[in-house]
Amino acid sequence: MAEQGSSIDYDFQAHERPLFEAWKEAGYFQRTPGTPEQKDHPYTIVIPPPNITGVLHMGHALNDTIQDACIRRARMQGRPTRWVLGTDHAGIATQTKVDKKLADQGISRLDIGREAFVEACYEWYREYGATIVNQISGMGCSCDYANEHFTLEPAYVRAVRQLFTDWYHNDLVYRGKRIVNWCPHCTTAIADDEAEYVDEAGHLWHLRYPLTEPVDGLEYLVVATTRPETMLGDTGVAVNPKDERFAHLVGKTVRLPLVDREIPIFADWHVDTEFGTGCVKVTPSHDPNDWAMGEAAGLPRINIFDETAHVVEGFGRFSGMDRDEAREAVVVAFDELGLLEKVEEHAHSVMTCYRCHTKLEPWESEQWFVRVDGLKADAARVVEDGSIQFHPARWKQVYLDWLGNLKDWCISRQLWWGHRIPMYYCDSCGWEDASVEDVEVCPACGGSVRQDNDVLDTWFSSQMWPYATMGWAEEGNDAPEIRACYPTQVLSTARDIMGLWVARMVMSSMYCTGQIPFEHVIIHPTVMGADGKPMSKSRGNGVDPLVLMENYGADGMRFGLLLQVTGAQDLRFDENKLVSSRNFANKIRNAARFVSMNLEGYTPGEPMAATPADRWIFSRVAGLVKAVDEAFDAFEFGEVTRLLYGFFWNEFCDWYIEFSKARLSGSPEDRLACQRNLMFVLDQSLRLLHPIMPFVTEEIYQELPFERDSQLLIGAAWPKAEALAKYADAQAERAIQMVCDVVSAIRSTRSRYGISPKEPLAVVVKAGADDAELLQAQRALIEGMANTASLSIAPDADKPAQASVALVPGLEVYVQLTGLVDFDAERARLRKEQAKLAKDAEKFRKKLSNPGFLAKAAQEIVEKDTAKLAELEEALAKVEAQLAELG
RNA sequence: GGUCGAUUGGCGCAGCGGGAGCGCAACUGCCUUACAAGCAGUGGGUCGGGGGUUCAAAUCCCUCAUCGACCACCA
Repeated sequence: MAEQGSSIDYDFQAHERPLFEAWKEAGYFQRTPGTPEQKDHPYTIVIPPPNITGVLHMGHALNDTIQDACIRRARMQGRPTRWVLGTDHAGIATQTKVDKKLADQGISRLDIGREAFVEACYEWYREYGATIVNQISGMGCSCDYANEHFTLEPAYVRAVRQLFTDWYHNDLVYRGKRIVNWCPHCTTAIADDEAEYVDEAGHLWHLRYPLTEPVDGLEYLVVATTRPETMLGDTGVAVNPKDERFAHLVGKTVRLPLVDREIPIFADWHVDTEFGTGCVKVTPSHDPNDWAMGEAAGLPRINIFDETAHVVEGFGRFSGMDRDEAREAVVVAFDELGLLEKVEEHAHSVMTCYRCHTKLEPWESEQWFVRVDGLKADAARVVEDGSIQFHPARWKQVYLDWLGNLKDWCISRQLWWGHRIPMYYCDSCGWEDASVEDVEVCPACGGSVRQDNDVLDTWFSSQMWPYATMGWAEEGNDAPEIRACYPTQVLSTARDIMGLWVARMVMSSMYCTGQIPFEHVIIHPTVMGADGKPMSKSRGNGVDPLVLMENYGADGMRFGLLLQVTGAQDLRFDENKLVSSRNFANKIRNAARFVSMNLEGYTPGEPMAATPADRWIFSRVAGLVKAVDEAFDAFEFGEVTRLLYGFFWNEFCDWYIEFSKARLSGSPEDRLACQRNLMFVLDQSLRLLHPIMPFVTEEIYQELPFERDSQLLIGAAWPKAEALAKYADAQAERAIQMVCDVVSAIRSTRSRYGISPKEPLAVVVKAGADDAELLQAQRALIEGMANTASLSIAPDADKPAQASVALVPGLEVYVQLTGLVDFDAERARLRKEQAKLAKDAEKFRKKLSNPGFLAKAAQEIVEKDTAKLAELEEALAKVEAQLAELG
């Protein structure tokens, strides 16, 4: 290989970029044709479209690695694959960014008007929309870059209008006056599940509300509130119907201070008798609970705030104040009137805008809603019956619970950037309708019409992502790609948008296509900082994937991330794993270099199981492929990476390559067999590793003379477990296991006595007849790996004088150490071993003398444990004999 | 308040009914020409506490504790 693999300043990008271009040129990113046998099993993934405001973060890095691993394996399995790429216009997020950008130039969106602002947003999209896509390509993701989508592209807009119009005509969307979460900064409604709760150390103010007529000498009621300013809009006071303290007051009225309004005292079950004073001031226009109580009690609604949360006209000196000023003024006024009973500290949580973190105001306004009752049954059914499967499976319940609690969805946003609601109104005759096409004149009276000013919640368009990117807008369910490749196979995402996005995709897909949108939902762990807390700028525990790729290569980052994927909900980011992974990539590079340096005289051909070592490694490969397939099919990515790492490093490199060194300078026939076998195992390994480490594996594939079924590894066939099953060989595994054990025992002895590996040692191995025969055949391996001066293996071997003894299962290894043995150290070591063996043997003896165990345990377990005990007792006897000999 | 997770060697995590594993860190010795981003070797845990089921529990059940996520409520 050309590169010096050990270079500390390895330039990953320089190696990765050309490979990416080669894949792209070769057309692997578009839907691949698939092999004949797999042609009917297309494999499609739609990428969760990143926001155009974003740069690649750790969540994307992990998520996109998972998807690429899936799609690359499927591609290698010969399935027609496509990974649909695109970005999301991200309504409120982008509008906020563009607002800020304009503000920095001293421009207000209100000055330039809607059209110019939307144009500024598109400009933003053109400028920033590409950056994250570039970053995804830098990770090596094999998305369909030639068919990139955008949630505001013309066809997508049409799809969204189609769905809104259908739902409107089927009474699944409606307009209503409701209390919604309003962001006074963004001046828009926010969906319930977009709100973020933040804990706040607030106060509980106890206010006296004078009774209109004193009752039994009682002059006033005390209400407790965290939001005294809203008292301006109070239209009632509620008590619990079972609360005897106030039962006699129900039906009476209080005279609301400051605004001098007479309001009723009524009973409602919402009221908690334990909390505060048991009396609740009711402000239907500014609290969702109060709204519900007001509805039930028929209370009037008084809206005291404008859209920026300033007190509206009609409230005297309070008018024009913002909510914080109003709060202070109201409290002062109560105090001055002697109506402020007390103020308590009170921790509570407040809803904030997930974009700008301004406190949200429950505010009454006219909005559009989706009637979810008609949609959620199908969405629940397809998960209940297993048509859609979650991984890990426990997320199924989370999904179903979310659906179960679902309330009507507020979809209108008072923004400019987004899908404008396709509702048209005629002010002259009152006609109104939803329409896919623009409407210019009123079909009823011929007058002019206007379109609704609001845009749709971003999730309204995101929910259509799987099919709106496949031609649904143009041809509906007859679109060729939908007919051939829908539903998709895998959706991989983070748990926090399970309801927001995943459930809604299912609902809308069931409605629009009559099909599920995907078969498998992978909920990957959330990437937390090294401190276990969510990554954030303020906490300073964030990590930038772009920097990680520079330091560890895309392969190192990908492998290192997948190593950390388990069934847990979080993943505490451990950069050490990336170090290991980068080192692993280097190990692969070096192993390949070793093979390539020893290819002189190599001719291609089938692998040749010439020796037990060959049969052993083939048997291990067969087992590996099976295990990797199982882990992949279960989406257990941590397991996949661990299997590959362990096999390649600890079996292939540590043993097989070492075994092969002597053989490569042996007979020409065996040298050739060894070369072919090295190439075979390396080839299989590269294929298995490619979905996770696409770059190193492809690079090596290009540099070595593999017998290729595809010019590029990206298109090579995935190893087939069934075809490899013929290599399973228990006897070879046993033989090589013994070789490894004996070699390790000798090395251990060396190390213990500080004997250099260069010093040849005389070794005697005592083994049972069968094992002795197996080992005898492999003596060359032991001699080569352990540097023996002499090696004798026999069932009746005698222990040489002055030798150290090492026990390995079934064998005794004597290393002759004339003049070197420290008998005290040897005794100490043997005593320690004796104690351990005695303890273990005792455990098994106890187990095997338990009648219950013998009667009830599976026969094979009893047999296994019996053999184990015999082995332990034998070893113990040997150790004790050694000790006796040492005196 | 409800639901779901987590608790295993110094750190990060696997294992999830039959003798406690991995990576990193630590310690010892090696520049053995594939690899010092490496090689060889060593030490280190009664699997959060308590109870139960079972012949057998890190693994299943109950309970407590601590940490965390989500949902609901917070006048």
